[in-house]
Amino acid sequence: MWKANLKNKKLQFHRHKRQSLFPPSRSPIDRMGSSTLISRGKKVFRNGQAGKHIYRVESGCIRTYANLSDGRRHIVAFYFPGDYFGLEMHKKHRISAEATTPSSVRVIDIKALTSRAAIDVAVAQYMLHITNVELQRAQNHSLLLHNSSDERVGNFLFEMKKRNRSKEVDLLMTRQDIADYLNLTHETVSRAFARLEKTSAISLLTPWRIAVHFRKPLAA
Amino acid sequence: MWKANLKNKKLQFHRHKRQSLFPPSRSPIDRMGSSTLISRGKKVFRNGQAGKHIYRVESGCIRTYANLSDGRRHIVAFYFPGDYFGLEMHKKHRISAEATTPSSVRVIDIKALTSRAAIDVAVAQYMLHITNVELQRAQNHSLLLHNSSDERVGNFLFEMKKRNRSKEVDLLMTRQDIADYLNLTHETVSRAFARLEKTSAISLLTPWRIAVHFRKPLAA
DNA sequence: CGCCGACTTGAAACACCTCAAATAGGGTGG
DNA sequence: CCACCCTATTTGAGGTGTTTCAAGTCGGCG
Repeated sequence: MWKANLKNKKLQFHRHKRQSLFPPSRSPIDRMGSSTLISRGKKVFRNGQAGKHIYRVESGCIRTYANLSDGRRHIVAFYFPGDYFGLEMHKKHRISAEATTPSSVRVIDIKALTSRAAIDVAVAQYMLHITNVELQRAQNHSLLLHNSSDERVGNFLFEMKKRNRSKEVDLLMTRQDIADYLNLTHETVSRAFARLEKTSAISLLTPWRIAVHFRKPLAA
Repeated sequence: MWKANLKNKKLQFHRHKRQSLFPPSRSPIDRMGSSTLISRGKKVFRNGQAGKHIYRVESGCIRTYANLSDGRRHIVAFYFPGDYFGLEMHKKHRISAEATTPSSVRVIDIKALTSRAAIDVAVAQYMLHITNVELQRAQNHSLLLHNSSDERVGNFLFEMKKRNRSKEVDLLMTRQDIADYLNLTHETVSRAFARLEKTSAISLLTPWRIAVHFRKPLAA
């Protein structure tokens, strides 16, 4: 049935050329730094290089993650256009950042930022604001991990939907990425998609284009 | 064997009268607000009352938690003397805070704090700092949830040990509290204690006084 | 002294993982 | 443009860790 959809040119799309359509919103530090293009799978920063910059997504999708000693990978967060990331790097957190899809990222020097914050209250308040947003995101992530596999996947998709303001979601990451974010295996994620579709909670237009039908977080 | 210890008056203690011994460290907002006593199980704040204050533990232990619709409880964090909490309340997070043991808490008005931050850079920086600390805490919590039950419990105890700077830890919370924090059942937590003791990773001097023998986080 | 809450331990059930195999599309080189 | 390979996804069968249900112990407190 997916093949059938592909024959319809309007539904066809290229897996790794998708980009989010939503323009980043204004901020007091909107124009600081300079932007770079990152191709799929390439690193924005790595373990060691801590705390010299913060980053802002202009287009695409960035994942931050930690590699565990047993080979597993823990995805800390996904970032989309307008989101700031790299805030937690001040400490030695062994976190790296990569593009899940071709992306554009603005790199902002921390030193320049803090010196501006020292003289401009609006900048200081804005830094506090984006850190608070990140805190909310982290707490939501913990909450997500307390549910069943179906609820984790469903609520993850719901979150994606909210960020898109659209009923349909273009997933910019793989099942494995989602699995590493939700602490599941990619097989379990795939099965959760199947079960959610069976109960009409979602529709898989293609494996990466999902219609999310529910309007409230699942259960919990 | 626990009974034997109880006969030794020096080891005896009362479950709900313990307090952490470590004095809070200095901060630019050390003396703001006024302090209140909270007895065991009593609320510091509730769901609805959002964003008017932040709080600082002076003694005891505070848990913040969310009640899920299916009756489960998710503990977001434990706070000890010197820790600030309630930072995430600006948004509508359905979180409450209770004392796990008799505690003393300093209540600070957010309005007063932000107006001081607007004129005093040190205060603004300090607010950013404590929010960042909270962000680290939240990310560590997510990381914790990606491990096996033994690793979750072991690393939880390790964290308690680090905060105490002492090899022995007085747990100020119940097994159920720990379970709700680690997304396990209290039975699983209890069994994890038993397994960790069997492998000599810890010793249960009493059910609430634990000697933690390892010096690095477990596995992962 | 006896109840109640917290902890522990056992046995069976279940959710998710592991291992395995099949399908399909995207990208590459001829 | 086609053949091929590689990656991503899906689905199945069996194994494992955690949960669930149940019972029993211990200490604190009225």
